[in-house]
Amino acid sequence: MAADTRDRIVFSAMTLFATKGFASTSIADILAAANVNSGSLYHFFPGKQDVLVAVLEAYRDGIHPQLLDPAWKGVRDPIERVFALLRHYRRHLRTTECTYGCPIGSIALELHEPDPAVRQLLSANFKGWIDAIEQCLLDAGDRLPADLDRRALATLALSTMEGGVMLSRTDRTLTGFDDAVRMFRDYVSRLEESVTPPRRARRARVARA
Amino acid sequence: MAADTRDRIVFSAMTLFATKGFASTSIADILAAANVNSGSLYHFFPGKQDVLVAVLEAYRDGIHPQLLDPAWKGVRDPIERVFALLRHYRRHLRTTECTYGCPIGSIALELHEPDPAVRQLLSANFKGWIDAIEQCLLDAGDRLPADLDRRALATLALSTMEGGVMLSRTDRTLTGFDDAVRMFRDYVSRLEESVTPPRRARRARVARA
DNA sequence: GTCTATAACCCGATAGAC
DNA sequence: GTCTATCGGGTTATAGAC
Repeated sequence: MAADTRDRIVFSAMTLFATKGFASTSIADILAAANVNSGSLYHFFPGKQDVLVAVLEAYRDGIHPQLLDPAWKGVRDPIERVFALLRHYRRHLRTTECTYGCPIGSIALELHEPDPAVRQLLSANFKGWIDAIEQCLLDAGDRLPADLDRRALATLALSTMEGGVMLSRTDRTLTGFDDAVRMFRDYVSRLEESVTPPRRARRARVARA
Repeated sequence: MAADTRDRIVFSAMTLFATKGFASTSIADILAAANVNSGSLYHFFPGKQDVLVAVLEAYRDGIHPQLLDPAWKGVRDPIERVFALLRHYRRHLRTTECTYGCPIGSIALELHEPDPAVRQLLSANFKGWIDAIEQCLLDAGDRLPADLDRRALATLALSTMEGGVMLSRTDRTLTGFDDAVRMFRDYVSRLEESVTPPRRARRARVARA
């Protein structure tokens, strides 16, 4: 089956790149994991680089179904969604004993001179993430200051996650991630409080509005 | 000269690892850059991995003379030092057209299963950075809330930088870095204001104290 | 300590039958 | 589209003279 084989290659490569990195994953690794022969892979892809392109396209196209929908399941409040997404990464770190973090970030820092297609796709992946969080912050409406740069705050959210993942992966402890996220949450709380000085049950009331 | 040769190897490797990454730098690259022969390198180092260890030790030992002292030249105010360090990374990005960021972060995310010595040194490098910023925040004394977790805030500073570098390197634009840092600065400003409501010339007076 | 030469291996990619 | 076999080149590391 043609489509199936291609998908198996992309999926196997996605997993391997996330686990071992791009350079450290050999074509032979991908072939073994996908149970495919060399000829088939090179039938679908001109080379290894193009497999990476397909993987990054899969991440980009899968951001809603694969990442956001699961992370936001049962979470409606837009600001809570921001932290639900961060919690999703935390869960990922925890279940892998702090070895896997964000695959896009890892590839972004691993490749120092990516070809244009790869770089653009990495960029598109980050953009999709920031767009989604920016939308949450826009949906938060007047719970946040009117003059707040919501895209910049979404960018800080991504930085918090990526930096936290970097630290936690290095230390094999959740401390770095948790510290960064806790401070980010404190910042967002202060932004909320700057609009509406804290009163009991305020959040619930606004959320219902 | 023995020491000289070893130093040349370490310095060349440091530059190459930062520029091309660890995996993409071959021993031959290091030999050419350091103007050294294979036999000399293997006289000093058992293997490539050990060169990386030496490079990471050099970064760790050089954090004050090589990184902080230059970044903090002429900056005394402890809180301004935090942002002076971030500005230092911005300058680095700008002068390399957003291609070089933090070498430690790049290596940390490139290596997925680093041997213990390497991982510990990466950890030590991050720790040195966070320690330095934490000390700034401690030196800020009562300009920041008494119950503020200053180490966690220093961790968020590192995350801001690393995440910002990741975005800027990917987009080849300073926007991501600037957005993240601007929001982080806003957070710190709000922390200061929460202690001392803003009055004109307040910062200058406190800085002089 | 430094030099040259090269071993031993693995990699990405290709060839060509089916 | 899939299979097997293999090429050509680059990699880390070693051997051994000086």
